[in-house]
Amino acid sequence: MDSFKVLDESFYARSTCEVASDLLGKILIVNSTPAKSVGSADARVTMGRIVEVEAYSGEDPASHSARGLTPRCAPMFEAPGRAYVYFIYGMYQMLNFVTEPEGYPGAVLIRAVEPIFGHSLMQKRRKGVDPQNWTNGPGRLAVAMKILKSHNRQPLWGPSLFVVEGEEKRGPIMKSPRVGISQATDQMWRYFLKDHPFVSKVRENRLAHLERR
DNA sequence: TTAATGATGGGCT
DNA sequence: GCCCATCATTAAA
Repeated sequence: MDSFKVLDESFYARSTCEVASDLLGKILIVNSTPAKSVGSADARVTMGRIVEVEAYSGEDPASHSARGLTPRCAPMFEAPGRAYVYFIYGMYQMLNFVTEPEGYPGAVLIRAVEPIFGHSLMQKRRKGVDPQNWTNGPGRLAVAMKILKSHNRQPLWGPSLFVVEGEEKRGPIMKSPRVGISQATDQMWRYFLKDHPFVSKVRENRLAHLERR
């Protein structure tokens, strides 16, 4: 059986678009177990397979880093392999992974995952919502997996957040313009697994296969 | 089916 | 004061 290898800093210290497409198929693990309950039966862990992401970096006008280093986007300039979590629209947390060598800003927005563990916890957090819609959007997955402001700057090799290699099989990768932005809409920096049921529903006109290296 | 809108608050010019 | 890397709900067709 494959060891579920935890991705280390070197995985993230590359160009943002490369990291973004390579993240598809990887497993995100969120450990929300209260310190008191560690080692007990009251563990609160959710896992999701990453199926949709977007790349933001450097001077890209759609990126928070476009106007330089500010208090909010500072993590984008810091060491790769940490979470960049920010609050938007008055109610949602967005989960990003910091990319690029330290000093150059970059991050990958996690837009959708497929639930693979912790379904009962997700059901509780997404009460009344159809399972198909638990995690098929950045705000939705943040609720289902309980992403909090406190996750900002947390490393992606634990103890709260982990990203590990998934199984070998991974369908074709598609790319399209990014969602919900008004600048640089011609850039195809949204990546997702073709025909995956948990990819967020968006109206697509421009869409293409990713040419893989 | 698709389109429009309100919720709700922090960041930044 | 305006702008959001959104989503659930309501209205329209």
